[in-house]
Amino acid sequence: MPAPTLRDVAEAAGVHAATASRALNPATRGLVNADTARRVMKVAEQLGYRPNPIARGLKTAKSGTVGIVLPDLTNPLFPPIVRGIEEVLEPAGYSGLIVNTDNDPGREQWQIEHLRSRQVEGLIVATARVEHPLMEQLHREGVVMVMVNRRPEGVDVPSITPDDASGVEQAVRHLADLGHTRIAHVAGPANTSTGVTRARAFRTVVRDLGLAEDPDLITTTDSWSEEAGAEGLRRLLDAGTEFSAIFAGNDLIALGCYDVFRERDIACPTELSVVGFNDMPFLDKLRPPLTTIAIPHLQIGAEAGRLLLDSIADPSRPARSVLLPLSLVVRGSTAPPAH
Amino acid sequence: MPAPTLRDVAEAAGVHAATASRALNPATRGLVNADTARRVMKVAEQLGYRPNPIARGLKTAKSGTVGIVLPDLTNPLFPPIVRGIEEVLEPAGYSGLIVNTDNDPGREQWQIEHLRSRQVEGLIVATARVEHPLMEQLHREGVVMVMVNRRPEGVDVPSITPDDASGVEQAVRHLADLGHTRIAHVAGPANTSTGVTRARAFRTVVRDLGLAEDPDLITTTDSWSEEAGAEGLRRLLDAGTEFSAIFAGNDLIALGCYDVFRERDIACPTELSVVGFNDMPFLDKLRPPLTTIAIPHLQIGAEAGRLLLDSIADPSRPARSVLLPLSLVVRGSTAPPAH
DNA sequence: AGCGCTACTGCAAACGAGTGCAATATCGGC
DNA sequence: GCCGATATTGCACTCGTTTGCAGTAGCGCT
Repeated sequence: MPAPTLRDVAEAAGVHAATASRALNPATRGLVNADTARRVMKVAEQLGYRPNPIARGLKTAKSGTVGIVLPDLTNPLFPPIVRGIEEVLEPAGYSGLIVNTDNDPGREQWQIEHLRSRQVEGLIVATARVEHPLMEQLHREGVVMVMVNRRPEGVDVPSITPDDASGVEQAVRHLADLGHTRIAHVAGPANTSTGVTRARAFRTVVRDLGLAEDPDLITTTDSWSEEAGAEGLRRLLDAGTEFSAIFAGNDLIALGCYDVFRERDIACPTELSVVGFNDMPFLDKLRPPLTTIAIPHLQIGAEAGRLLLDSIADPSRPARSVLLPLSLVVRGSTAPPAH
Repeated sequence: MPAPTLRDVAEAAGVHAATASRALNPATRGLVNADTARRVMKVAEQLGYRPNPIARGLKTAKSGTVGIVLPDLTNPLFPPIVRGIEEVLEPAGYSGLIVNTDNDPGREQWQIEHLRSRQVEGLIVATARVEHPLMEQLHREGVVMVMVNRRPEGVDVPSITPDDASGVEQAVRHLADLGHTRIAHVAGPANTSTGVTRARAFRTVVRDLGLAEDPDLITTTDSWSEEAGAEGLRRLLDAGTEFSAIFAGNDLIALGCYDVFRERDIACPTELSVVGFNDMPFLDKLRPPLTTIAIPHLQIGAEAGRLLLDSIADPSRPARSVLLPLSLVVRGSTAPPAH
């Protein structure tokens, strides 16, 4: 038997569909007689009536879905964020549609168009590229959205970002406290906002702490990957610059450094200390366990969800931006310098 | 300006909405004059017309969405499967709605109900519990679905499962080839289908290879987690049974063993070898890198997507089940026994 | 010229729910 | 016992698209 419709309920309760509709909707329930409302609700319950969100969406122009735009779900960074998002979306009756862009602008545009044609009511965008003409355009077109992990410059869009600067400071200060003075930085890609933010923060912290400001101590990768990280460290090593510690742009890059350690028989942390960024899962299982900066993924997601819900409820609300604190997790990959 | 509707296109092209509809739908395009069709399509293009899937879904009773039911997206096992699924769903115009059950039957039921009320056309279910009264019921109600990672017993539902038995065989044989004769098994929960399948397979392989068949060599955990794995190994160790190698129910459990190694100062692989199952990401970064059984996650997902699409197209099609081959990945956690 | 046929196109009714407006009942007050 | 106000409820239309049916035009044929 097909799912019962509003009419079925109405008929079974001996009322008109319109009345049933009003009785079932808490917002309009006051318009119908309390007894009738109760009766309708009971019948609906008995029949197992579930309003058809498609039909409802057609009339109300609300789909009850939001789009979640990620570079790649496979990156362990994102699943916890997604769960955080859904934790707040679900009680509000919203569902998230997840799409992966693979950091390809064409694919991103296509996916977002696809989401829009699916009538999503809002977008949570977690892609990290710095240029965002598409975002600006969407914003102008009145698409409500919130950005995660990136503070939009110029555009008046709510965002929720980890406080990268403070994270970088904690990492570098930890190294400095251990006695390191020449600290290298294997930075993430220059076309990602986190990449440049962290590199910039690194430079200012190094200056503030009075450490070595050698530009040769910084190298930039072209992707957030292990291979790229390994190459970065190799470049640094091959250039002959001296340093006793590495601040990696993220954990993946730090893992790339681990590969080079093995490759060149470098002892970590005795010869070279390294600290990562993100606190991916299972970092504590490495040898040595990686010291890193922990990001409150779940809260990021939850906060993003809340911001989006707010924006949907009142699109004209001024953009609020949240900066989430990070924390240093000291494990085994950092130690005082050798000599 | 609001998104252009079919009527807008029709009007601009000087035809009736019905004609425009037919012209835009490849399946019915043959019914309209080729010139008219071309004209309509051009106008649609110019106006940037996007059919509203909500309205379409209302009429056709097809939502273009399928539900993906997972225990927990955060488990690194699942994202690649999801990507595999979407790889085949996307070109077919379908989107996936992902929900997490956290292995809680109540939550699972609630989530599935939610998905159904959202009019999903099918379900891909990747939860691993053995009892499945809910699945049976859904199947009876005509919900089309495919199961991943679990072969439904009794129920006539398509499924796609990794060939656990062959994986277990490869793992144990590898250990036996190295010279181990007393191999322990830290098995996954008895209420999960993979847990019991692998334990059963372990027992038969042990017998087939003529290894020690001591029931004390097998312990069962109550969840697929590191803590549970650690507890399992501790139980084994504390019981005083002798063994030189461990076959872990999955990688997480193997990681739990690593924790115990550190805790009790056991050298791996010299004192104790261990092999995992699943080939989670970053296992090669561990010390020692974990020997494990690799699962073709992406293919699993893709195959599941295909099966579901097939079932949607023809619900009466007999259930097909696919068994995907696994492969052994030898890394550093296995070696010949000490003495 | 008239017939039937095909090829096209328009009409209108759905799909399931929401909602402004009108209609009906109910009640209090005099 | 009548008037107006108020509380309920029903009617009918709408959202954007699809689709069975009917209508129209044009064509070939005799």
